[in-house]
Amino acid sequence: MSIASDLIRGHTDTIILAKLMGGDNYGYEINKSIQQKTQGKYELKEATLYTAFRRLEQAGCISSYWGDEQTGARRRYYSITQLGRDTYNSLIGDWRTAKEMIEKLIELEEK
Amino acid sequence: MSIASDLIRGHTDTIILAKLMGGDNYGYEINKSIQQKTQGKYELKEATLYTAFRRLEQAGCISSYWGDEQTGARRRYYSITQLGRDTYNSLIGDWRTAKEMIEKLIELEEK
DNA sequence: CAAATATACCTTGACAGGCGATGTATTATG
DNA sequence: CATAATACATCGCCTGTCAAGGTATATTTG
Repeated sequence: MSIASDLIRGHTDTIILAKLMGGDNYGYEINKSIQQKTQGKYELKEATLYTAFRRLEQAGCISSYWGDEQTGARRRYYSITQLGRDTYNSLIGDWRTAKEMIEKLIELEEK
Repeated sequence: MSIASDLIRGHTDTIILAKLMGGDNYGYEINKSIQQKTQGKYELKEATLYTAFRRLEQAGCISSYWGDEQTGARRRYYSITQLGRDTYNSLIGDWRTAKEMIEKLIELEEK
């Protein structure tokens, strides 16, 4: 893998919520769009993705329903809830804080 | 805890290596300086810190020696190796890549 | 038309890193 | 002299990631 997934760890939920802020969507599509956006440098592994869906649904951040496709494989669509939106905003704040902190901590300091 | 530790996960090694790039140092001091730099918003827990030292030493990124304090508690000093320096540079690169990717993935996109 | 590929979902079990809890020993301080 | 600070260390739990495996349908291709 090109980039250590530990660096992304903890952002999975935020990534999913961000995607759902733009409208209902289903797992396979979400994953594909992530790969596209990062030019294949990163992808959520399926197991990770579906684990995250369970986690987020249990937490009340998203809800799900089956699509009524007439053709092709069935799709489970996810919808972000109000709690999900609030959580997203909060996670974005966390990211900004963490980013600054990390930057401060890993850059070389001139004495 | 103020910030989810998963956001920091994967940066522990980089933070330690960064600190040691500035010269030999010992665990307690390193931890204190992290707390100071982040105004207490973040601290490496001791267990995390010492686990990381073991990991980094095993990987050949750092080496250690006991200080010869005449007074006070004994200190185990850590020194960064050439491999450690290379690793640090590589990790910094990873961070920049990851940062961009995360930014791209968690921001709201306007359609 | 059979085989391969793409779409789409899901679960299990192993693994690794973070960390709470707990322990040791020494020195400084009120 | 008790408490806090300095300084190190380990054990076992928890959580998130993911390789591996599975299901089912639709489309493409040789």
